[in-house]
Amino acid sequence: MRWSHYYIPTLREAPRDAEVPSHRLLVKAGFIRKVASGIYDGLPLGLRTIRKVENIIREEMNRAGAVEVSMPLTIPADLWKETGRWDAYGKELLRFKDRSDRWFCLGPTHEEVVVDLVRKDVRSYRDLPLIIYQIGPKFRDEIRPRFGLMRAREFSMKDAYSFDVDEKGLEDSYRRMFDAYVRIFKRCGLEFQPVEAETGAIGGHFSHEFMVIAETGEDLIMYCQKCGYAANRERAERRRENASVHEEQRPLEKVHTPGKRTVEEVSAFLKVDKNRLLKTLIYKVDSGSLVMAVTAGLREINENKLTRFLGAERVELATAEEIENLTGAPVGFAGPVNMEGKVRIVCDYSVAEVVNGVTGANEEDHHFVNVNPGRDFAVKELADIAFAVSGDRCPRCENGVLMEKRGIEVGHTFKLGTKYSEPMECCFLDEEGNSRPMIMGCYGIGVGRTMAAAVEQNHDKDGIIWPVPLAPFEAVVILLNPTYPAQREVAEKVYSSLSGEGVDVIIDDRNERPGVKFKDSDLIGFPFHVIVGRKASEGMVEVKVRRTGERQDIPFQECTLRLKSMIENEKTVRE
RNA sequence: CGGGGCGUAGCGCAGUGGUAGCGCACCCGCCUUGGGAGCGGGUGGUCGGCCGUUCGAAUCGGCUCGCCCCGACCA
Repeated sequence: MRWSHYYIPTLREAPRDAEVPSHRLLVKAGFIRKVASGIYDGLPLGLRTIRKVENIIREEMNRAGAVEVSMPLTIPADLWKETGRWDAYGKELLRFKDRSDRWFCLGPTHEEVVVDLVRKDVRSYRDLPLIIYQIGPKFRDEIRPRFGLMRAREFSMKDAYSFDVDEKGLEDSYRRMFDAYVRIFKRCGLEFQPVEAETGAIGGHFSHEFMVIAETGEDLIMYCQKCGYAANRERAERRRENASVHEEQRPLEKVHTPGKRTVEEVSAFLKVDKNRLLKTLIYKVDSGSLVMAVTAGLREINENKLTRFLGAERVELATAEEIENLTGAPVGFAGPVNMEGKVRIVCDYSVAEVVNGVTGANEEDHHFVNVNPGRDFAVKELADIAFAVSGDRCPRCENGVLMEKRGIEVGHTFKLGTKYSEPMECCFLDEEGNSRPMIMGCYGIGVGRTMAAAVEQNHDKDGIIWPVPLAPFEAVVILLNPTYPAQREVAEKVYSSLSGEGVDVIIDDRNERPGVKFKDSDLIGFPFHVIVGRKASEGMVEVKVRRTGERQDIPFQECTLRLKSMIENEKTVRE
């Protein structure tokens, strides 16, 4: 490719609305342009990188035995009504009518469509297992699109769906997809980590997220260095601490705490450590009965964990009125003492560590001090219902300690079971001739988000540093001064030799000053730069490695061989 | 949806009531060619939109649209 004939509109200054590095750099370097909030044009460089991500995904999906199809972005409402998601999905689903007044939506995900496809044509256990995938646009009318491609409304996604005869088959398909994901992100040259995750609204009972590790990630990952356990903070479990506080229990006492409601206020007022407080939250379970959830002052209740522990569908904080009815005191003065028999009380592990603690007295402007769990209230249900934090004990190994880091979710794998196949009657006949719903899994990868994540993870003050497998061009030949025949000749030779050997190369043949060319190539982040300058007359060119800044003068004839081996080396997947 | 901020030339910005400006980019010429050069000359804006106040509005008031950030929310 010749730069002078190409379309790479780089900007000297990035638009003010771009804040995170990936957004700023992708716009500045001429990869994307915004059309509307969360909706982008892909410019030639951006498209090339997107295609590289897609091709890696495609190759690995095919290798794993998945088959590619294409499904429509526009989906008739009828299909979504079959699973109930037409009403359940919320405003993220963009709904509209066609000219004859029929309802449609833009697909945010394609379970309904793929199930409809499969149920029409697949009848026998002999046709299973089957894994179908596509790579294409999705639309989600996000509440708040942000960070450029990281959370866009229209975006490209690879979504795969597996169909099996039983759980065991699903295990196998899931494993195949999981392994394919590991290969995909390795091949992309990204530092990533699969973590255990919540299943969320798509349903199912088991899930992994693939996180690209980056400071700017929206997700928090808890992990154990010792055994490798890793989970989204939403999901991360922890092990109960060994009791360590040895302090004599003092007699229970009620004290006046006028207007002191929060952990902050009470601990400051009574001059006690925040973790001595027993924070008490009242939840409504499945819109019915109330539950009291107690945790140490500095802990936060994890509603996912609470929900799972209770075996409930959902929990929500009780209203002020409900709290007052239950405890007889306004919000801020609830506590587990004297509540036995009146409400179900669930204590977090951290409660067991508290000695001579403080709780609300279920009476306006009063707290109890010297509260001792077990003595002053029964601890019947002690569970892990709080968020794990750095320093907590690993749930999977004896002496491991949890640490945290940030990540960007680029892939997600789910086991769905029969959540969609049953209501949509996607069934097969088994060996005995019985009709059974297929067991499904679904597996997504955000293509644009993977590109953005790669930038988040690979940039410096000068611009992007593409991992070789994702670079729009693997190398750039920078012809410093096109008016010098010697330079031009060497540059052209190097360029055609590289393209002849299958290297993705672009030649910067613009009539620009050297400074502009250097800045642009650094900004765009081509992994290897071949600089053809003043030593061209002696047959020498300079090879620069973008990531390290390392430069070396070599005879131009050696250039192709040298670059090819460096590129191959970078593209090799290290197991 | 709650809170905050911003809409003036392609990008970044200045301009608090009196005829719309700067830097970069862009076009022409000269000059220059190893890190976004220099000089000279140019093109380009219904100041997001509508309504109002005023002799006069980018500027004041109301409404509206768009965009960004924080939160809530989210396969």
